[in-house]
Amino acid sequence: MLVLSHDSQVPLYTQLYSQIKGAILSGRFAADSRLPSVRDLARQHLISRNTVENAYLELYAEGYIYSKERSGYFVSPLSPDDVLVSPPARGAARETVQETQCLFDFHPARLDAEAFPERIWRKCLLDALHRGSRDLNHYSEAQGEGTLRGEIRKYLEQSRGVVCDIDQIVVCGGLQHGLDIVAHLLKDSRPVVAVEDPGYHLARSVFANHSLEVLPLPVLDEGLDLRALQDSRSTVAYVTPSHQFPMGCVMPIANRLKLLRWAREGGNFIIEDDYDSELRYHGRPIPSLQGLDPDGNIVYSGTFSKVLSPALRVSYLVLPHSLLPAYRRLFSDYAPSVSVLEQRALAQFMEQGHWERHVRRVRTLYRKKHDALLRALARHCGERASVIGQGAGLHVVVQLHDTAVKEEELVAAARHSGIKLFPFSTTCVNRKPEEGMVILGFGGLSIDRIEEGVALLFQSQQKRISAE
Amino acid sequence: MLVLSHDSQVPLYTQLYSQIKGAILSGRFAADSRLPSVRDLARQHLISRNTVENAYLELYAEGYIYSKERSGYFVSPLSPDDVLVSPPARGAARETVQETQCLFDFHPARLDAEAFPERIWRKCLLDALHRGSRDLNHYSEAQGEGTLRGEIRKYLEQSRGVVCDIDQIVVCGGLQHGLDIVAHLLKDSRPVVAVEDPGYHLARSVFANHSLEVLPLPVLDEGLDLRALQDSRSTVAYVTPSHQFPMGCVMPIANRLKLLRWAREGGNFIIEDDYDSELRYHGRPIPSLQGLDPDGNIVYSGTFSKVLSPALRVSYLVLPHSLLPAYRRLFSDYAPSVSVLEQRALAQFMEQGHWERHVRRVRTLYRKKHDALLRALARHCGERASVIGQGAGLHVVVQLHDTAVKEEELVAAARHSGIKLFPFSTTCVNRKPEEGMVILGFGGLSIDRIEEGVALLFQSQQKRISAE
DNA sequence: GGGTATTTGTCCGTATGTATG
DNA sequence: TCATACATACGGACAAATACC
Repeated sequence: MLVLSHDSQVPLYTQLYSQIKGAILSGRFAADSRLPSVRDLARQHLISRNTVENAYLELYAEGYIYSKERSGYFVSPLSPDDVLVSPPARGAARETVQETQCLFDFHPARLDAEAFPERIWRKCLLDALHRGSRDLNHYSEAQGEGTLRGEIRKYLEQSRGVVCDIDQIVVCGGLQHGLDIVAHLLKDSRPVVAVEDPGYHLARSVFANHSLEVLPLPVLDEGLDLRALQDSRSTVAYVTPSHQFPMGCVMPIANRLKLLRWAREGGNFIIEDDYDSELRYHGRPIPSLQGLDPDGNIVYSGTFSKVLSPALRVSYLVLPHSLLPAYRRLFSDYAPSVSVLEQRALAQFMEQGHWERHVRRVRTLYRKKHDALLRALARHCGERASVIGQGAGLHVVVQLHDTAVKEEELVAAARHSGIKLFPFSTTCVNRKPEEGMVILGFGGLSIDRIEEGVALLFQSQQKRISAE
Repeated sequence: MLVLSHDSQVPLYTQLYSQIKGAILSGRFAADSRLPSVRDLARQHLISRNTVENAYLELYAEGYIYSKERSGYFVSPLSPDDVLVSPPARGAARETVQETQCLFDFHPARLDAEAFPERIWRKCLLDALHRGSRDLNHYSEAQGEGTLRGEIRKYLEQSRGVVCDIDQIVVCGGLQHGLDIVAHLLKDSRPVVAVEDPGYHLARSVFANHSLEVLPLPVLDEGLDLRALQDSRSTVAYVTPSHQFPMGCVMPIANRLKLLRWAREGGNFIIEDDYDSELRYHGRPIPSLQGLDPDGNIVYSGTFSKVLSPALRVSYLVLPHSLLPAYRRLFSDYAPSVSVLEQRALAQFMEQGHWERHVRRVRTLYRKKHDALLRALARHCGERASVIGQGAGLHVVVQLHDTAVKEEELVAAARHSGIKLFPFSTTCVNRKPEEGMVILGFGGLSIDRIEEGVALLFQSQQKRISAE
């Protein structure tokens, strides 16, 4: 019945335990039936009684058996229907993922591999670890470390014209996490969320995941179509006014004021996603919408992902005062979701001026790439396409004049030559995807690779076209 | 009676030895009276039997005690004249640190300030930073770094009996974030979520925040009342089977199987919150519910917050296969919310065996505190209260026999003496809060502080009572 | 039916190996 | 290397329950 191996690594009493457990679960030991007495089992297997007893005690602790003093151990009644048939032993993990290697990745969210300020970050991390390791034992401030929020507030005020105090700032683990929170705050009013079309697909997902009604509205040359917004039933507008994704336009001040008025008069909310405002390559950065109406119903969202590293998972919200009560009610006893260590490192990084310096450095770096991309585009398809949305961010949109090109084929062909394209249609909902729209992200490629990649892309496309 | 200091330089067995010797010499232990058995003393102080035995052997060697084989140790009869009157000099004087702000925080979520393995963690962090800084530029795997998930899988399989592959594991930023995800996955079915009452209030908040219908069900001696569950309309059950919060009971196997059956037959879901399974102070850790039915509808949730540091914000879910499609649909293009750097550091921490070692170390540490708390309780209110849910975790529940005590007053009075109590009623919903229930968390206090705090707490309470 | 021998859970002390620092 | 502590194994002593005469 029971088989014990004395040579096994697993202790005798554990072997006994698991075999008896198995017998009980599989029903071979009926409910309330007596188990062999401690002595019997010990004799039978030529082991100590205490060894058996240890096994029994373990089973007892987990409720498999019960004991009647001086009478015996008995199987706990497990209703037979409860008992599972097969206690399966699944094998080890499936080995996964062989990514086809792609040489030119034009995904708009790729960043420069060298740009991360490794040395300085290490120093900040170590300082944070050293200074604060005594403090790592309690759960910290729910909205994020005070020092970090202070630094964020200073930065936002100076560089983005955002007006707020630190109580309005919530540190969170990425844009999507921030939008999750916002969706929660707003959902009670059963909002209708107007989103840009084309627009940031991941933001749409968040709202949709929260079962909010999402209403895609067209994007004009000047950003979200405000006429359409006013005519709609929307109560919330998610916008990227400083640098529309993906089209790259800036919402002019007239539209901004109109948008603010829409919010104010209708009691509506604006979610301002300022995802890459640091990256403007000429002129001053566009001041934020929030700064125009600091007391309005505006949720401002920013991130460290683009400039510092997406691997850090730190972003932040600035909530309007009107949402603070709801925030406190819902989230006051949520723990923060960003590592305190990294929050402190980041606070120090900013406090010591590394952030400002790094922003400048990165801006120069990407401007060069941006320029290289434009040069390459001019050279390799200057006639056949026009560029939309240059001058900021980490990508541009290329509008091919030959509108007969199917996106799927384009992407597939590019893939074939080792080029990864992010399909424009991903950003669209209702708007029927214009044929010949191509998003080219340049953050992750070196200047040389940008040149090569563009050449390859339009060379192959040329071939494809001329083959027809 | 006997007091052991675990922080002391002097070995445990030596402390035992000298205290027993003192008791014998001073006549507090009568001649020929039996000493506590090796097992009893070991259990009582939660130390190994061998440690006690070493002390006894020393006493035996010096003739203070004799042993009757298989019967016990007994005090040697010493002629009274031989006994010295003055006990020997006490060791180094206790430093009487007069802390101005003497706050005793008995919150159950506090952890030891010194427990964080700073040096090793720094090394892992730096390695991760160094090796991976080239990789920090793109957004990483949505469910978490593969290496980390691999290590988690291995650990769960070995230590918790959880059966899964790494595709089922989702790394997230804390229990609440994990439950957020689960709530999303389940919400389409408009679930009714049964929760334990009393139970973990923060979990309830998450479900409520997602507008799920929350149904508090009573907790019996063996955990969630399954009869009530079956009679309810619930379609999801959130449970803490390995160590119910806050009552500390373990769900016996019969109930586990019944619960599994409830899920299987009704197509219902179980959320198994295994928040502190690492911290069991005697016997083996209770195997997980998930391992009993790996193909069932069980979401398993675990965390690194308790054992490593809550400041890290890393936890994980194991999703059942049935939820994977929904997860992919909703979250496949969410970025992960935990810093890639820390994920990698953690993966290395586990890979190199630091995690296992650290778990052991921490378990010992908290066991000592747990033991100290029980001793202090026995000394200061042994008659007036009984302890519930000891033997695991970071808190116990004290049931005061004087049930006329109002919780508010108790908490206020404690607060007045510099003691922070976490109100039991916080964990309750419908269940009318039993008067006289007190949750005492011992994680964040040193052994000395535990002793002082308990003394202070019950001293002040005594005064309060006698004043009436 | 009442005494008795046996069985049984439960307690006891003990020996050895091993992990840790 | 060595001290310390724990895990895993061991067999004996005892009293209550049980079976048997």
